[in-house]
Amino acid sequence: MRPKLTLKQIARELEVSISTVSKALKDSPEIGEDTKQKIKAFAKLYNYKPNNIALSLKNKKTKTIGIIIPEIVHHFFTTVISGVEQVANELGYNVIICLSNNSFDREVINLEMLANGSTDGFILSLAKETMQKEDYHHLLEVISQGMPVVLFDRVVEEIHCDKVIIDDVLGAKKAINYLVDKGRRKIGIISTVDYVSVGKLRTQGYLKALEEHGLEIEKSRILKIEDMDNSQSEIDAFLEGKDLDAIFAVNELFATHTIKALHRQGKKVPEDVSVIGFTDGELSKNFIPALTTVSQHGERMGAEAARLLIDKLEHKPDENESYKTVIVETSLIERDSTKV
Amino acid sequence: MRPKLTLKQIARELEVSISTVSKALKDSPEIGEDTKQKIKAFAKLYNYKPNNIALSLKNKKTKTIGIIIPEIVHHFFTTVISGVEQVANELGYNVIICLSNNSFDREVINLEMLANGSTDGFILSLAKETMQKEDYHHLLEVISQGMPVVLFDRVVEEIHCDKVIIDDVLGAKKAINYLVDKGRRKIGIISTVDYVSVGKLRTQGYLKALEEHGLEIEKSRILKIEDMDNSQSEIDAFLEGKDLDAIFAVNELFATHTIKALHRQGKKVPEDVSVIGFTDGELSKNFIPALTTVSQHGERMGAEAARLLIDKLEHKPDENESYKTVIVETSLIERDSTKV
DNA sequence: TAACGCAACGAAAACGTTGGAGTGTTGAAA
DNA sequence: TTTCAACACTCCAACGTTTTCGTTGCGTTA
Repeated sequence: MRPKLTLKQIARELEVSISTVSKALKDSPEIGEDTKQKIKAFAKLYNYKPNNIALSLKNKKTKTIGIIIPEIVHHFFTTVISGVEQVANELGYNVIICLSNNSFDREVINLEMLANGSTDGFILSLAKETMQKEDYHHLLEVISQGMPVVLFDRVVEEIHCDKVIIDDVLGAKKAINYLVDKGRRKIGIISTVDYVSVGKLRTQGYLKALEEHGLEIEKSRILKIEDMDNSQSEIDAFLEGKDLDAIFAVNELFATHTIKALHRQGKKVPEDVSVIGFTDGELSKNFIPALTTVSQHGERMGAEAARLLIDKLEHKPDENESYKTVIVETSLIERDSTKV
Repeated sequence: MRPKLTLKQIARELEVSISTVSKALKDSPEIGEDTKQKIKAFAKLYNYKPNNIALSLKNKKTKTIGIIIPEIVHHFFTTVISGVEQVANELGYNVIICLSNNSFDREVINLEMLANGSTDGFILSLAKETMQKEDYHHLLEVISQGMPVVLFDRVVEEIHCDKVIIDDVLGAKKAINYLVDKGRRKIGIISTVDYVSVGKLRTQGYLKALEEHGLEIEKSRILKIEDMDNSQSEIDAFLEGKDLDAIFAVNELFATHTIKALHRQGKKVPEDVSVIGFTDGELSKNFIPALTTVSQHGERMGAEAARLLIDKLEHKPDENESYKTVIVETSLIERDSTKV
């Protein structure tokens, strides 16, 4: 076992000072040509690589960005990560990923851990519990310390920082408009409780679109699911005996559960009822029928977030206290669950 | 913007030395009670947190483990990460995730980046390209520097380290045994080409199981898919006019494609043909019919890998050069696609 | 009263790196 | 001969911690 080579060891071996080695490797004109060559050759031979930790300490930069997400076993978040990773790597940054598991405490712990020098900035999507508690002191704290933060997907007005979101309202409207175009009129929605911002916004879009088409809004056509673990049975009960010709589900899982419930009740998709989901994952693509869905373009969101963050990191001197909110376009992907 | 508090600043503010502050915060008996209280109160008030980078440099430990995976937009890998994250967090470790995107070069770059002080050890699954090139010098290099490495899923004999794998052969045999138990005899397999080790091993299991049951092996019942992007049409063609009563697919996607193809040919699943997949993802759970599948227990694999790695990290003094290979049991999850 | 013990604290080195400020030796211009 | 620039280095401080080894001052003991 041969431990890592340091400047000091090279210096001792070649009988020069540490600074000489450092400068030689950086091609400084202060160092004579032959000494430079000798040092470089030695360094290459023994595969010298500077120690990142020491550099971080010195430069007060880690060239690492932290990303904290509620859960990783979730297609949307992985696509976001993928996007972040790509541009981060391109720009010479590393990515540390932590999971909050939707827990407020874990979010705080991870944030504090990473904030103590490990990363230069954050990209994060709030944990469900955090949004419920409406306690953002941990984020405000790191922001006040001068750490750039970019929020995505699950954002909140109280936190003053760059944000990357999709236009949930517009996305939902697109879905409803499409359904109306296809001649559907009795449109239901399967959403989440309102403190999950996306559920709230998509429901708003649903309501607005109906309004714009002059369709009446019936409360009985709106389901807000509380307990994610029991979504199937809640949907089953909700749909029982209801006369709808289209359903807009705010996520993939609700969409598939909806279709299963409809099947059980003897209805055909898309013939009797059209179903549209939100988020374009494996499930949507491969389900039978394949789901028409509003795609969030997670990868693009991640890329935007990374660009925003790194931009802040590299231009901090400006001290421009202006925060941007990038809205990534959604697009409707038409598949079998709405084909007439 | 209030920058991070350091020991030095506390010391200056309270007019004591840095060492006194450090010791007070660590509750050293060297420091007088009242001084201690004063310092602690101040530190708490201004929310002092030691700088991780400085600690890493001093202790030569980062309390961070790196994990490099071929792709993140893949359910199996995310479950592994989830498992790693859980035990790592429990044991006070952070996780850095990097993606190789199945590229040899990116794997090397990420590995070198993380090896220069950023992490204490690695958990990784080899990139496809790396396995094709059979070039493992980058890994051998970091191992020779004394960095513990744990390989999972896609492992290779040439690298001497801890490993976590599943018994693919046994997993496949379980699937076939189950089908035979259910009275199926004409069993086909949809696999990948042989250089993908899992495809090869699962095919071996299939063959062995048939043999053990005294069933003849017919080459016409074996499909090895080359082009992942065209798997659906290859499967369609393969199944055309074939008389099978069960099909074992080596992954989720092939399983769903198989079912779709069967539907198109007017066959019912599971009544006419049973279908079993491999890997338990969202797709398997939510497909109609829900897929019977061989679960790889990715989370458990991740947890095992993390435990193995951290064990090596914390007991390095022993210098026990023995490497373990943990085999995580597969289990058959029975769902609708095989129900008689 | 000198020696000693002890409590309470400070100085300094170390981790690996960088970069500005010195230092010594040459050779050439004044 | 003196002066000075250029060259080719080395020294040192700094980043934030921890920890070992002092160094005080004071009260006790012989």
